Amino acid sequence: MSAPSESETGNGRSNGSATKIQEKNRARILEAAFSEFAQFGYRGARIEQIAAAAGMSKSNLLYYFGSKKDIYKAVLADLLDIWLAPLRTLDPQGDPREELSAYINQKIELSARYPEASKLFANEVMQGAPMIGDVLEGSLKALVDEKTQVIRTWAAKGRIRPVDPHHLIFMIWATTQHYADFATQIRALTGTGIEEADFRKSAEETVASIILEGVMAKGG
Amino acid sequence: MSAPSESETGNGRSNGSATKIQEKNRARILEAAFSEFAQFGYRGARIEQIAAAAGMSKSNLLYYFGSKKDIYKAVLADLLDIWLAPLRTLDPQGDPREELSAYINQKIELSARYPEASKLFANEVMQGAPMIGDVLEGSLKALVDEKTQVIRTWAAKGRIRPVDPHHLIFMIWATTQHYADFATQIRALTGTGIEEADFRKSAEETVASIILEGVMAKGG
Amino acid sequence: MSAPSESETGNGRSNGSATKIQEKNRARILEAAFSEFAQFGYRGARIEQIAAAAGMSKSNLLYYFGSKKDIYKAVLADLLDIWLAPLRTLDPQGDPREELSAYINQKIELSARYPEASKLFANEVMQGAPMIGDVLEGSLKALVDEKTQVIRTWAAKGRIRPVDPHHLIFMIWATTQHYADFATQIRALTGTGIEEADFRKSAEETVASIILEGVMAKGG
Amino acid sequence: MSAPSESETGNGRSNGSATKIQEKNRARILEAAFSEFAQFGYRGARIEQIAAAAGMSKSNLLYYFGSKKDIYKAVLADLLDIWLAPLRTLDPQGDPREELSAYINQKIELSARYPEASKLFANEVMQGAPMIGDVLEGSLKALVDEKTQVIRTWAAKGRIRPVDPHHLIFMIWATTQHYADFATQIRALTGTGIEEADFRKSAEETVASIILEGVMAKGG
DNA sequence: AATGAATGAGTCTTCATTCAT
DNA sequence: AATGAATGAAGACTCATTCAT
Repeated sequence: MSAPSESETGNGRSNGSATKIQEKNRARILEAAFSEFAQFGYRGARIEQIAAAAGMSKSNLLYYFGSKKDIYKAVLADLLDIWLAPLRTLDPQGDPREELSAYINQKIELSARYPEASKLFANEVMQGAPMIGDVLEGSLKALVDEKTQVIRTWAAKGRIRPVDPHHLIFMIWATTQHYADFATQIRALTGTGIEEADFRKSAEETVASIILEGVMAKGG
Repeated sequence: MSAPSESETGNGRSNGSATKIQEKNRARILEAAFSEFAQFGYRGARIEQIAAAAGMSKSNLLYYFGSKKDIYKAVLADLLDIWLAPLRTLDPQGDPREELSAYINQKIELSARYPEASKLFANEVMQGAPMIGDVLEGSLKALVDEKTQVIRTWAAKGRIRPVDPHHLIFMIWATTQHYADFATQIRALTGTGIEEADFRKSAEETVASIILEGVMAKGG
Repeated sequence: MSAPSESETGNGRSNGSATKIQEKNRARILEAAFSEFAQFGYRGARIEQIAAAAGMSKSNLLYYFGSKKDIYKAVLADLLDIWLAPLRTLDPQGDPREELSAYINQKIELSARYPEASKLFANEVMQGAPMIGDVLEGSLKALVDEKTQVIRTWAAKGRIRPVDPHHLIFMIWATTQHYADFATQIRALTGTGIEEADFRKSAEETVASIILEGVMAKGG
Repeated sequence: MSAPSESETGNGRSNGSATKIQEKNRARILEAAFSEFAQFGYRGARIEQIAAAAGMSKSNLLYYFGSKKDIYKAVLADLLDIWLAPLRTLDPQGDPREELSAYINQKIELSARYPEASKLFANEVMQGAPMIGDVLEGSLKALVDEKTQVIRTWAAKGRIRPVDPHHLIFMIWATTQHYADFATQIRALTGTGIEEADFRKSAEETVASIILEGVMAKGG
């Protein structure tokens, strides 16, 4: 995970001017925490393992983030930045086929590059989104409201079939994230995974093709 | 969850002739365990909470299932029975449009009726399927291999477009299960959920329509 | 400390009908906790030491009282029962000299019998009464308001000199509790302590004599 | 607390010629430590909080005082200087009534000005005087022995009633220190405290009046 | 069949102290 | 003279599991 997060440190000395070593350590912690929380969820995650993965002592980790919850919050903040970016790029002025196709591909790339982020997000939501519930109901809803309107407009202009935009978005989310969240199952069934270029390419093609064909106006 | 499971109890008292009260308690435990494991995953689940939800003491629960892992195994066994059933019904002789449509609907119904089962499955797989990895690689793979062949045959006959059958199956799984696994997010964005009939109907229609349109041969 | 306390157990099974073993263990814990909290205050007290003094494992102690704070609360509840009893007996109808004399003696006896209770109370109040602040402002204030009125009535009738009743009460409290709270200093200076009968007798006589002479009307 | 203390620093840098800034910092630390130790006792006190109250980093505080115990020792040394001064002024040649009255007033003033000192002393003694036990048994005992003799002489001359001098001293200590140590309780019961002039005046008058009346020979 | 009692291995967190700069 | 970084020991609390009844 690379996106820096500027949340509080837990020790009272965060005065905005973080040292290089601080930045480095915080980044290493967040990266390690991502994997751990993604795999085991909040309760199941172990601070000690995060510290080990970050190459430091548990005490030192807690010197940077005062508590398990603090780490989790910081990780989620980073996550949302990454996770919601692609949807923002959906352009009302663009060609529906190209826009949707690009969006699908971006999401699959994201799943390939940040599989832990995907799992972490899934985990948090599956537990009822105790930490990011307000984000879902707030800024995410606003964003989705906006984009469903874009889709409705496309349909009104006859550029796509009139499908329920929410379900379309859910379908894209579900399908693309599936490659990260269910990677174990996919590997068991196909012997490969989204992190391998060939498979990613076939996934992108198939998914885009089905959804686009399914959504395009027959006459289009 | 009601399907009884005949896995081992852990204590030596299961002599085959289970009392009615025994059966009832085992069922209540499994039902409670389903929710708990589904929401929190294996590590995060708490025996005490399962016992409380099942209306009995922690000690008594452990009288029925000797350990946390035993409960988890029993729950997973039940889960797989339920979870894999619909795919088995996919009939090579049937009409692709009807078969796929029926399969999608069954999966959505399943998500609506057993949302915890869906989450539990997701959780287990996301953690690397430590418990059911062999099932995935064994009987599930066999089943999927068989059904991908069915789809390929349909394509070979020109009854559907030649899409990669694995990706098609993943898309159906992902999309339908999404309504259970991400219910919190869906409710935050739409104000409703798959357990409500209207929403379920619109989900089924939209999903089936997009996938079927996306998969059907243009000339078909 | 012997007074039983009926506060909650911390484990959720407290159904009112406590077993003998439960009662016994709870009593032993409270007794041990009294000493520990009295000597070291809340922060300084160590659960492990309480458990050791009570002759059980830390885990078992926490089976009875869910947290350090719970123990502390239970101990304080017991304490207040014991501590405030004597003042209640101050009888408006009685002879001031006898009433005050009896009250002083009771308080000195209390300090002799429950020196830890005295220290514990002192400790809590010295820290700002974070736990019993409301009791002080509530029931204790009500009780003291009542008794200051008694003293004022005595003065109005000319049975004692018109002294400020609050200060009189504080003087009695301070002086009598001093024998428990400052026992170490007293022993360093006199070689003995309030728990020894001779010393206790001389303390009672001297204190009572000075206060009574100091308070009685000259003509009386 | 302002009295400077010349106890050892713990680090080897104290070469006798302390900078102004050094002196100032040491004073600020001691002042902050006084409050902290007074409120929470030795174990309960937190170095970090002392540092914060003194407006410096924890590390810097430990640069001045090598360890928690060192700070505590320095604070106690200061304390004893302040705390035992008034008793030394008790003049055998003076008039008992005036001498005792002056002593009582001095002690009450002390409680008003240095409430933390009073609490700190109480705390240390209540824990068994682990740090100042030798002082109590040494110089304090010598001082008290001397002053009890003064009181006995007064009694022998018929200038006061023959009361046990130890108990008289304890009574004065207890009563006057009570206004500092139990300030929270006093405020809960009266709405005011010894730091307010009116209340202090009434305390001084009442306490002095009761003790003097109680101690003076009837004929005197 | 059921439960209260007890435990030990974790798990998070605090805190005095040391180190390097 | 001062501070940020780091640590290890200790402390509170959790939790699956065992024991006795």
